[in-house]
Amino acid sequence: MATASDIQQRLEEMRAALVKRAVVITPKRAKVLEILATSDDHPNVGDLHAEVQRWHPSTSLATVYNTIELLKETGQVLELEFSAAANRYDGRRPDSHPHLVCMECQRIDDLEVPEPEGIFEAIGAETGYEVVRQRLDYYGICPNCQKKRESRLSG
Amino acid sequence: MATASDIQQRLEEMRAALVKRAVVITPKRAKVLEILATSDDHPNVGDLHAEVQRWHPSTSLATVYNTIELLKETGQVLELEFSAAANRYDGRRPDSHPHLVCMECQRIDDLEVPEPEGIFEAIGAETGYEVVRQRLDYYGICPNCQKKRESRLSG
DNA sequence: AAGAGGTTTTAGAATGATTCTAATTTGATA
DNA sequence: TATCAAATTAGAATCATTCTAAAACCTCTT
Repeated sequence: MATASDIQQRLEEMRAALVKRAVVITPKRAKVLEILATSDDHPNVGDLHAEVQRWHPSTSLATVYNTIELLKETGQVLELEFSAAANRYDGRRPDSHPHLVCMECQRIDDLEVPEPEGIFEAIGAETGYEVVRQRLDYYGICPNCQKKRESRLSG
Repeated sequence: MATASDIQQRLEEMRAALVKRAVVITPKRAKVLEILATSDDHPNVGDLHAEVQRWHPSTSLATVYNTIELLKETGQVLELEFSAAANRYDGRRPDSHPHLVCMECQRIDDLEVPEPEGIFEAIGAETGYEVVRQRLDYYGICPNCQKKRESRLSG
């Protein structure tokens, strides 16, 4: 579990990356960073926008997209792409790591699975590709949705 | 490498699945199946449409989407989702398996990596999820694009 | 206090893959 | 040949994302 100081540190990294990138950390951008650093539910752009608007009601979608773009460019957020739904974002762990995706409620959880050592190099040696990142997702039904199913069947 | 009889067999499986699903295998649908069974480059819908049109010029995009939907429902094609580009399809190996994706030219290659035995169950036991499939992609630069880069640098 | 010049933000338009819709065509069967 | 369901079509609708051009906002400088 992420402690308050973990989050603080993450937030600092993000801010530092944007400062280095020579862009202004405006209040709206700061709020996007804060939400990303604190959320563990992998929000999409709509979620972020709604939350930022609670503090800065005039915020447009474009600003959220723009901030995410900056974070992507600086490697400070992990984008989980979906074609049938909005992309989701992980600001707490911007390195590529496995996820569990619930096919019913779209919940996404981080998954702790150690990466085989030197796998990128091994694949590179075998295939000639220069591998730079991976994506690993397991799709299934989360515990909550399993319960709902059961009660639907028995009820 | 897939032999002629591998392909023939794959095609038979697809046709059988559609027959079981009680839909008519029209010439246009048959052509979509054939292309999917023979291509190893993971075509997108536009590619499939263009190729089918070479044989049946009146074919609409809707028919290609419709045929793919049927194949998806019967587990006869693997859909590789992308949010920034069209989805890609693997009809030769409809089970979920790892891919190499070139970030420059969008080439996609199959990758032979043995699945750790019982991984779905292990993850299920640890997380409570009921895991039904996975997606594993390695992103990088393919050998061709690496060469192009080098010649651009030296040229 | 005012103006200049750059960055940020905005609303709305444009894009592009995919899905939907309603009308037409096709093909098998009686 | 008439009937009827399934397949197909063109084009509209959808929806996340990107683009655009104008407006707002800062920070300096004078």
